[in-house]
Amino acid sequence: MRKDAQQNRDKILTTAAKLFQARTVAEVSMKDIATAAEIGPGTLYRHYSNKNELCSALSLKYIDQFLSSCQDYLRQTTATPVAQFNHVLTQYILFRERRLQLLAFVETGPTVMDTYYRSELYHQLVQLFKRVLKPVNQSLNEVELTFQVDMLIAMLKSDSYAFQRHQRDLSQAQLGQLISHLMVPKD
Amino acid sequence: MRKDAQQNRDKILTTAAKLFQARTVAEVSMKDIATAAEIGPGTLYRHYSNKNELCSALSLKYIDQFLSSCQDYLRQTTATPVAQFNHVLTQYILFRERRLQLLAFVETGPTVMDTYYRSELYHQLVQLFKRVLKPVNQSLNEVELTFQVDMLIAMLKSDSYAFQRHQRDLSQAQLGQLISHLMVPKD
DNA sequence: TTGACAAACGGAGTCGACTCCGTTTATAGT
DNA sequence: ACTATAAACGGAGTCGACTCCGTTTGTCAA
Repeated sequence: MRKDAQQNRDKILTTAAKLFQARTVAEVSMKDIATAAEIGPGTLYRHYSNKNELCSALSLKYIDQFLSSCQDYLRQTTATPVAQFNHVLTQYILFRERRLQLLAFVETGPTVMDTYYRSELYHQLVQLFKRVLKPVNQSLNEVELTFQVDMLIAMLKSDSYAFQRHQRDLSQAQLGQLISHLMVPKD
Repeated sequence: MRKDAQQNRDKILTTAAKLFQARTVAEVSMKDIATAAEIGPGTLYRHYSNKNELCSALSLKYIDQFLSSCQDYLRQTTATPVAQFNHVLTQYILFRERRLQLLAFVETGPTVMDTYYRSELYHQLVQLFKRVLKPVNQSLNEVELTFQVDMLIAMLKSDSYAFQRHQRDLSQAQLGQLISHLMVPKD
């Protein structure tokens, strides 16, 4: 890749992140991003073939940070398996709350399947949860373990999460407890 | 409501349903629907304030049919609670598969929360699952019961379902079994 | 250093969702 | 039947996502 192209690629992401702080993702147009990054719309679209892919790339950066912080935690903790699971779950909920807008936009895009769920980092997120869930419920086989993790993640996707928070009137903590309660076998 | 208005309202839905059989939901533009229904775009939008709401209304019609057929089943069945739960679950998966496109479109819209999840019929869907899950796991309290049903529904939403089918390579039946296995307590 | 060319750029243009507003029409009260 | 009027209608117009293609530029081999 040419040097100028790489610079533009980076600049687009940082510019978008900046704009998303001031206005909602939906409010910021691709033209706004192009203008702020001092490039033409064509250039923007060559790097990220649509708004979703751009947001997806940004999300993956944040997920990367989240994964790192969890891995640091797991490296140094001496807590019980259940406590470890609950910690990661709680942190994940907090992380999602922080990036609510962006994640919601990404998850409701038509190309999510390609740019997001197939990504290496998403796979690592699944691995992280499998790693902390496995010691908590050792009776699960591989397929069941994966399935429960997928279900946990599905339940915390923007729509479902919003539904629980605002229609079911659950707090972040209550939601975490219900998930934990379902997945941690009662001896 | 004026008689002509009611006629147009109905005609829009039937016309849209017809067009969605020939082409994908995304391919059919609102203008196409308006033209086919022999009305102006303005009229279309007065009845359904956006494409999502229109699709939502159509989905709810189908959900209504699904609910009726399940209620018929429950009225006449003598199967065990577990078998009843599995039956409804299987039928729901089949129903969703049949309306995949439409439901996917509805569920990825920005206004889903208002026009879909808050609707009476969606609430009835939750009630249906609660009704068949409750006898299967009587140790659940009301909140837990609702939560598990919400989770079941979340897992079968278009994105999560597609992920399970195409990334995890699960069949409809396998998916149903995994859900059943998680929700039906092993004596 | 230079020149060939693939890669990158920019912006005008397309297409579809959605809005606005002047015109038409069903209907209710006389 | 007639008219007043609120409701409904239609389509031109706006806005934003995304595409296309003629122009510019970085880079590498000579």
